[in-house]
Amino acid sequence: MDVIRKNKISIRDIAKECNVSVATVSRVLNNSSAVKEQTRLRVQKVIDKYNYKPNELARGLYTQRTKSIGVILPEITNHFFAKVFLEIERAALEYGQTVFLCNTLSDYKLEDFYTERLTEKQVDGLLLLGGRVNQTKTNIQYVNLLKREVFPTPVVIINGKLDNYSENCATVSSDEYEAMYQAVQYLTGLGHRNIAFLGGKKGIMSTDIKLAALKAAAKSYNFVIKKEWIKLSDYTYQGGVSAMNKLLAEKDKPTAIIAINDEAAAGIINTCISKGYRVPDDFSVLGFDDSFIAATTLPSITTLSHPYKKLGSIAVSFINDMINEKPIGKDKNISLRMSIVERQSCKRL
Amino acid sequence: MDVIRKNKISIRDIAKECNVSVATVSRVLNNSSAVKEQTRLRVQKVIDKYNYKPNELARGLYTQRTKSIGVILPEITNHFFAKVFLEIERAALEYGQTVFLCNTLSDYKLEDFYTERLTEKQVDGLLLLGGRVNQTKTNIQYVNLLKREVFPTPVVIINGKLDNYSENCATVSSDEYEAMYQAVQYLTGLGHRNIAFLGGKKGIMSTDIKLAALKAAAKSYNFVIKKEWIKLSDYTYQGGVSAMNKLLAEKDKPTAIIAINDEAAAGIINTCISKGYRVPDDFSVLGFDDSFIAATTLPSITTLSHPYKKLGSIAVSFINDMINEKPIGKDKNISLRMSIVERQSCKRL
DNA sequence: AAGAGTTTTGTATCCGGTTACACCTTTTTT
DNA sequence: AAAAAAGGTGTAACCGGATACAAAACTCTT
Repeated sequence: MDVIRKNKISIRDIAKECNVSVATVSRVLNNSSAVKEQTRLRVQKVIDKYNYKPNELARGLYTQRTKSIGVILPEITNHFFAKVFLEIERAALEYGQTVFLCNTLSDYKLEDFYTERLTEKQVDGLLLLGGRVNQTKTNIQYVNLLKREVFPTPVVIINGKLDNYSENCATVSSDEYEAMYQAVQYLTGLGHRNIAFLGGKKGIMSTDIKLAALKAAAKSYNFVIKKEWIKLSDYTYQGGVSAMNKLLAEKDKPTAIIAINDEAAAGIINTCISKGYRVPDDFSVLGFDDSFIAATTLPSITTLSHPYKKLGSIAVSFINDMINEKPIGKDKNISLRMSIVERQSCKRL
Repeated sequence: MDVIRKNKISIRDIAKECNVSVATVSRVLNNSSAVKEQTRLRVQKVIDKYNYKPNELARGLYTQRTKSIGVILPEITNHFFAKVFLEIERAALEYGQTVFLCNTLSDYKLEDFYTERLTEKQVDGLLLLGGRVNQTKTNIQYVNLLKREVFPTPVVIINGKLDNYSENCATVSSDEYEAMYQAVQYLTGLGHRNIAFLGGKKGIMSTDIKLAALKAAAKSYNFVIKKEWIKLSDYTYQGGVSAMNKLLAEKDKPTAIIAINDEAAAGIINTCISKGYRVPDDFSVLGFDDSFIAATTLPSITTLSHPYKKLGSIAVSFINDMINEKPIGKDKNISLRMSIVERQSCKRL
């Protein structure tokens, strides 16, 4: 079967109509070197007449720059990822880059697949968030593009880290460890010393970090986290519900609850209310992430917010430094402070 | 400044190492025509050895297919758009397509800008949702790519429509008019005849359609919608709050409330509860969209769900029909039925 | 073993841009 | 006014694939 060529108008057509060479048209398009004003105008006129836009494929083929970057994340329906993505796109726009979005649904095969796909599409860089890079102990296979010694595609990881080959990629993270300290400081400041931790999942980075930080903070503030007050489940609303139900089954009860994230916190709050407890009167509940849901529960959730804007803009600027082979140096692993957003779910004891 | 070429390994390198022509390597890559098994294996071996992946830019330049499609929408942080996007991507994957995501933040300039950008990037098709196409009366400028008589980029609009140039694009929509009929039938079935409508904004398609449908349905079911029970605001949680506050200021009160969407419904419910009313005992509240929030409020929201999966898969299949120049015929404007999801926010009178 | 038919492979061109380098003008310098 | 410098433009090669067409290498007849 013959390929049907949709010969759109090309630079050669423009050149012919202007009686100039393609080089001149190209110069006008890119403002790359001096063109006599008179010629410039003549060419521009024809460009406008046909509303001619250069083919970015052809351009990219020669320049080795596509001005496209790829973002790989688990699920864009998750509000956290959506917020980060929005900031990434906003930042990319400033660098003239457009972004591919790939959802892996936490399927490792899809992670690998998309990594390859985007590389074939010659993206200038790759941003990874969540997924395998959030697994504390997994040896990451899909980042074998980082192993390539020659001209690897620049990779930046947001809120995750790589144990192997990390020298080939930069990371930008929210400092969840420190954030947990803030959380504990805030709650102890309100008089709480009996604190539970609900939700999350062992082996996932943000859970492991938060738990470790919580234990360390407890030691600093001189109280203990009872084992039976730690109920892991997952990162969902339902996870919050089930963890809270387990907690309520204990005879000893805390006065404050730290949830792995806002979705779980919402589940926790609603479970309390359904069972006749009041929030924050009977339990103070603290969330993480500052998701959309945090502002829409009753009571609304006091939470630790990610520095979304910075997360996106720094990641994109890192990518561009790497693209332009500027050394990022030792600052290539940045940790950003999270900040508390006070709402209604926590109360002085 | 000299351009630095990152000469990655190319098809010519592979060909040389195998002592065959580039044509043969290309044939192996694409399984396009018979290659002697022995040769095939030899070539494949070298391909694997270098983990060689063909450059999609070069391929696309010749084939005039990028296997990329673009999605333009207002804001991915909006759960409705995120859900649709996820389905689009899933469907695109089956066609071997990867997708660019562009957020316009409802800025018309950005809509135009991205439309142009994506066209320059030679996307095989464009999917539009929300934004200007959701404005009932605006004359759409940015779809002037549809005006091109020769080889226009295929465009499919999801939940929107175009007044001009619509013959050049297909549409896939949720039938919100019929959905409102379902809503009214459901509420009247529960004995409600005093129904309010809160949220939304005049001039936006889904508001205008729903209002018109509500009035028509009221007529069919023989009741009237009081003017003072229609409080427009917007599509947000806060919009629900403010509309509900206005409604509560009226001395005459309805028994059921239809919200423009679930976010507004959440605001409405929380406002009721904050003011000492009970939902669904004092007010039944019905939402639209089946957003994430609908399952996480207390009470959870009974709502009309979009056919997300179909919305995405049909849109993508339309795009591909257009790409392959298959005539879509008169079915190119499809309207899909929404379905009610019963939760806890509505109750028999 | 020559000729016909089939299978496999190679050559050269194309896709649509960018740019090094050469060449031709024009302006400036002396 | 000639030489040097600067300015403007064109030619041709290149980026890395796909494929039409030609040619070579087989296989099968008779």
